[in-house]
Amino acid sequence: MNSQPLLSYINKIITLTEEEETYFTSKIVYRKYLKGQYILQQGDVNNKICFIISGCVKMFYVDDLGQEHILMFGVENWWASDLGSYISQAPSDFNVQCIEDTALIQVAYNDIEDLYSKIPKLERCFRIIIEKAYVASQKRIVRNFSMSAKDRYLIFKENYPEIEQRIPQYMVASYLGVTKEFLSKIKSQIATEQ
Amino acid sequence: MNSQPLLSYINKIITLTEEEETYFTSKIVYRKYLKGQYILQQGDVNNKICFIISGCVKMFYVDDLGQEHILMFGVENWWASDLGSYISQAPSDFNVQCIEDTALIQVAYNDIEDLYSKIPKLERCFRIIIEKAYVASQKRIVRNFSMSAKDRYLIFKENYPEIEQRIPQYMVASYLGVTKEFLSKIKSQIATEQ
DNA sequence: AGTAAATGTTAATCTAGATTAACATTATTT
DNA sequence: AAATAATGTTAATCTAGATTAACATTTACT
Repeated sequence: MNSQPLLSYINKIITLTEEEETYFTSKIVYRKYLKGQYILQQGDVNNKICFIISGCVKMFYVDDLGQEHILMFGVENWWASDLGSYISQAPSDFNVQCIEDTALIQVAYNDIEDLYSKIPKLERCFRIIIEKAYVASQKRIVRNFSMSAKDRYLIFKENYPEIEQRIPQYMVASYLGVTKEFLSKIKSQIATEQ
Repeated sequence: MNSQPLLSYINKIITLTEEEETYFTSKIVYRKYLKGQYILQQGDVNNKICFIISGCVKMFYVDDLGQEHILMFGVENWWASDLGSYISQAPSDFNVQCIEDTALIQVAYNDIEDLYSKIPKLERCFRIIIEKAYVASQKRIVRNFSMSAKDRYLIFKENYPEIEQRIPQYMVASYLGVTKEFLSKIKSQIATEQ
C-alpha cells in the first residue's frame, strides 16, 4: 500500500519520527472506489477521513427542490470528506461521490483519538488542516457575495486549471452557483472578448 | 477582571483543573472598546483572539467598489476575531468593528503556543472551536446557494432573534447579501402575509 | 456501426434582486 | 427646540442570471 502521499502531506505541517510514521501507517486503510460510488451520503456520520491518492470526487448537497449544489471538488493530495461531520461526528449535510475511479487512504474516527494520544502532534496537524479549510470557506463566502458569476468563473479557472479539464461543465456551473446555460453564455462571452 | 464567562465557555468543551484555570487566567487581558472602534483591520495580522464579555461587533469585508459585506456579528460569549488570521498569522481579509461599546478578553498569539504546551487540552479546545466555525461557514455557503433572500432572512431571525433587535436593519441586509431597500421590501411582504 | 444517454449550446422570455431617487422617521448633537 | 446625521420606506426602472425549450455534439453501450 502506498501511504507516501499522505505522509509527505502531513510532514509539510508537522514532523513525524520514523516510529510515529510506522504507527500512523498501521492505522490507515487503502481503498478503491469506482466512478459513481459514494464515499459519504447526506445524513450519515462521516466516520472515516479520506485522503485522495488518485481520482476525483465532488462534495455536494441536494436541496429541497432536488437541485444539486457542489461545495468542492477533490483530487490527488486533497481531503475527500466532510471534515465537519468527521470531527464533530454529527450527520453530514453533504454527499461525497466519485466522478472518476478513485483510490484513497482512510483513517477511521475510532482510531483518531488513539492516534492523537500516541502522537499528540497530530492533534495540531488536524487543527491546522481544519483552519485552512475554514479560511478557504470564508473566502468562498466573500467571493459569492461580492463577485459576478463571470469573475468567479475566472478565479476558478485560475485556481484549479487542472480540475476544469477533468469534470463536465455542468458541474463547474453547479460549483459556481449558476445554471449550465448561463456558464455556457459566460464562456462564449469570454471567447468573443479576445 | 471577570474571566468567568470565558472559563465557563471553555469548560463546556474541555475540563480545566483549578491550577490550569489560574495559569490560563494569568495570560489573558481584559479590554474595553468604544462603539465605532476597530478591533482588527483588513490587511493586519490578527495577533489577539477576542472573546466578548459584553457588547456587539461586526466582522466585514470591503470590496473593490467600496461596498461593505458583513460576514458575522458577535455578541456576549462569542469570538470577535478573524480566527483564520489568528491561527495562521496571515493578514486578515476582514475588519472587526464595535457596533456597541464592547468589553472583551484577549489572548495574545505570542502566549497561545505557551498555553498549548502548558495545557495541551487547549490545543484540542481550539481545534473544536475552529471546527464549529468551519461547519457554520459551510452551512452559510449552502444557504446562500440554495435559498431566497426572504428565506435567509427568516432563518436569521430564527437563529439570532436577540441580535436583530440590537443592530440597524441595513447591517442585517449586508449580512444577508441584499440591499437595505430589498430587505425593506421583504419585511413589508412578510407583514402583509399574516 | 448504430443507438441511447450524457453533455453542451443558443435564443426567447421571465424574475429576484439592484439601482436610483425622493421622501419619512428616528437619533444625536448643539 | 432646532438642526443634522443616521436610518428606514416606497416606487420606477434596470439587469444578472434563471427557466424553458429546441437542437447539437460527444461519449458510452449493445
